[in-house]
Amino acid sequence: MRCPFCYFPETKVTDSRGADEGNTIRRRRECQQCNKRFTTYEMVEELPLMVIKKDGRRELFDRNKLINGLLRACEKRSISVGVIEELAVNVEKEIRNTLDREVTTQRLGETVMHYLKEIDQVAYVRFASVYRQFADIQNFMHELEVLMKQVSKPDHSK
Amino acid sequence: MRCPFCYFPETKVTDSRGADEGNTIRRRRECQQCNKRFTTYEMVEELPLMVIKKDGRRELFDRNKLINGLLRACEKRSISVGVIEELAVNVEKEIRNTLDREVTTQRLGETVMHYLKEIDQVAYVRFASVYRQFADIQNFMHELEVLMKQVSKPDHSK
DNA sequence: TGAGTAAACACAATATATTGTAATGACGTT
DNA sequence: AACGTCATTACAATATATTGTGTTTACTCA
Repeated sequence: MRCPFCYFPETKVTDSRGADEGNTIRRRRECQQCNKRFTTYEMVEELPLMVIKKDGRRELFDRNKLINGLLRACEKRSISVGVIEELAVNVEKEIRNTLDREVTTQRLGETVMHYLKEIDQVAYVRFASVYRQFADIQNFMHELEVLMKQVSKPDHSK
Repeated sequence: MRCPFCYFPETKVTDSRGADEGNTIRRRRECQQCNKRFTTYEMVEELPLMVIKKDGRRELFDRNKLINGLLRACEKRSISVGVIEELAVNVEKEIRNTLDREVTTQRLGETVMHYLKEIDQVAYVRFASVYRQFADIQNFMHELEVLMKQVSKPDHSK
């Protein structure tokens, strides 16, 4: 590993610890030439994930964007940011586990809804109304009725 | 290092090579439980880089945002995602190499344009029209004329 | 301001990664 | 179709990283 200060190619590890619940390794290294120290992280390679929009345009999947969309859907719903972040992480994991490198906004939205339904029904309908773009009021009412039948389900917000 | 597939905490290195001119180390690892293999990269910790917008607001530099902007500029131009990512990586490297922890959107945009000009002229003009926000048609035409003089240059799109 | 968390530092015993060499497969280019 | 490049795989000898324990400092939050 090359020294980021003097660009000498050899550096030695002085310390090495798991981080981020074991998902990464943090190392301290020392340059053999200038003796300066620096920190490195080893982490799993992330393949770029493209999102295909309805009009065919592609863009890079962006976790923050997803979280922001969820925050909007969950506004005033007393769902903690932590729960929302966890939801986003779960969705991203599920999508990435398919090994496809592309996903349509539709499938992305449906995956989100699948999880969101279990957490907060109002947020679910808000999100659905944006992602599904209900063709008409009938569809929307139908969705609402399906929801009403689940009133007994517990609230998972932390 | 935890397995990204089964989340078992112990994995072993099966191979380890320098990459990116020695700036990173690429390792192949194998899970002790499910025996699946995956790739990891060890790289120097990145200091947060602030982008200063025209109105003075600061925000964290976001690589995905840059790539998405480039994807938009390169729409329908038959430039592969790989080339765009490489461009973004080069821009980020150049900016980070200055050792400043802040960069104006202007300088960021100009760095992008510098590279983009070499790759695709149409994309360059699209990007320029957004980033430079040409004050008037005269400026835009001037930029176009400069471009026209380079018609002889080869097309670098892969 | 005091508690809690995380990064940095040191040291020593043990386990594991690194490196060269070489062959194969995938991909993009000519 | 042939070529170059690069990721992947394998194997073996050697060098180096890892892990526990413990201390110090810095920063955030109550």
